[in-house]
Amino acid sequence: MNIEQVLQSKVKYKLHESVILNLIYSTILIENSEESIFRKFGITRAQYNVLRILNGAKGNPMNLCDVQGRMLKRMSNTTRLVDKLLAKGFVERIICPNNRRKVEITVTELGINLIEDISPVLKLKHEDRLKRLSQNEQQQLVELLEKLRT
Amino acid sequence: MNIEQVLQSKVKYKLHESVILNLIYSTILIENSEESIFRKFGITRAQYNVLRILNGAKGNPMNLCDVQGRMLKRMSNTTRLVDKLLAKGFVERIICPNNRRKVEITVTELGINLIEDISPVLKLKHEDRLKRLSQNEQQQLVELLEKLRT
DNA sequence: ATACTTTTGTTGTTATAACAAATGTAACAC
DNA sequence: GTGTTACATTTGTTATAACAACAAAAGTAT
Repeated sequence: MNIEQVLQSKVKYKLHESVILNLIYSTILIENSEESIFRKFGITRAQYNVLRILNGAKGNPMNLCDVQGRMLKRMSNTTRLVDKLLAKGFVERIICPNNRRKVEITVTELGINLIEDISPVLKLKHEDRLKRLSQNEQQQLVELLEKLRT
Repeated sequence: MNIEQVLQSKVKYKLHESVILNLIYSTILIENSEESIFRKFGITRAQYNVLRILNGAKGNPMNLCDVQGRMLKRMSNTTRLVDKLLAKGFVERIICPNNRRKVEITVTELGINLIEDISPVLKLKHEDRLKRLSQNEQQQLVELLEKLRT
């Protein structure tokens, strides 16, 4: 389905418009399909991303601004995101001893387990969608997107 | 910048992961740059999209589910989105005379003006980003995204 | 020491989104 | 006609996001 069909548009979009709409719409599709997985595991996309970042630190504590710097979508209130994860027992948070402005956030055993449960499910879902493109096409797509951002 | 650099990841992502992350991140960049425009004009992305759809109907009234069907991102409460537009005078809403379950929503003169003010600004912003890709590359990108959705 | 600036994170407020249930209406079966 | 079902939209509630103001600690200069 081209984007005009998706949006039931009677007029054909100009190329630049089409690129933007295709990009946004495709992302929404992917995010929607991820959403159902996150929900099944009782967290939100934003929470998952924080958890994934902390997990990437291999159990080493991170402070808030480190986490923020690695988030796909920068959030204005990461504090409360961490609050939620804390309440569910997925992370720990202590005040950094040598710099008391900072906090040290660490993923817990429970959090690691969650990530390890979700990741393969997400992976499957992604692979299922991406099997429509050859390896070569996937590589091309990545390169075009990188170029778009440059 | 490749996506590993963007997310300060020490490990290289697998191709399928990279595609997904590139897609989401590129879209976030575009949405962020649009956001500042929408804000300048005092509406949100969601409100703009509704308005754009109504404008596409060339002044003909649409009912709520028609509008929902054409939205990039389906929203659970389009009613309140229309409420906001109504309050700002950008649309009118009456109960459909021949089927009183439905409403007829129409863009006003004021709403049309707003769209006509915003569109060229958005277009410029998009073109500015897309000039990094040749026409051919843009076409390729669209085709890859379409294939991804099939 | 003291005052000024920057960094880091929290909190209050308001707006918006998501979800579920409710309302009002039409269409249909009998 | 009456009851049932499906449809279109609204409303209540709760959760989350955005924004701005704030506070504490650290760094820096005087």
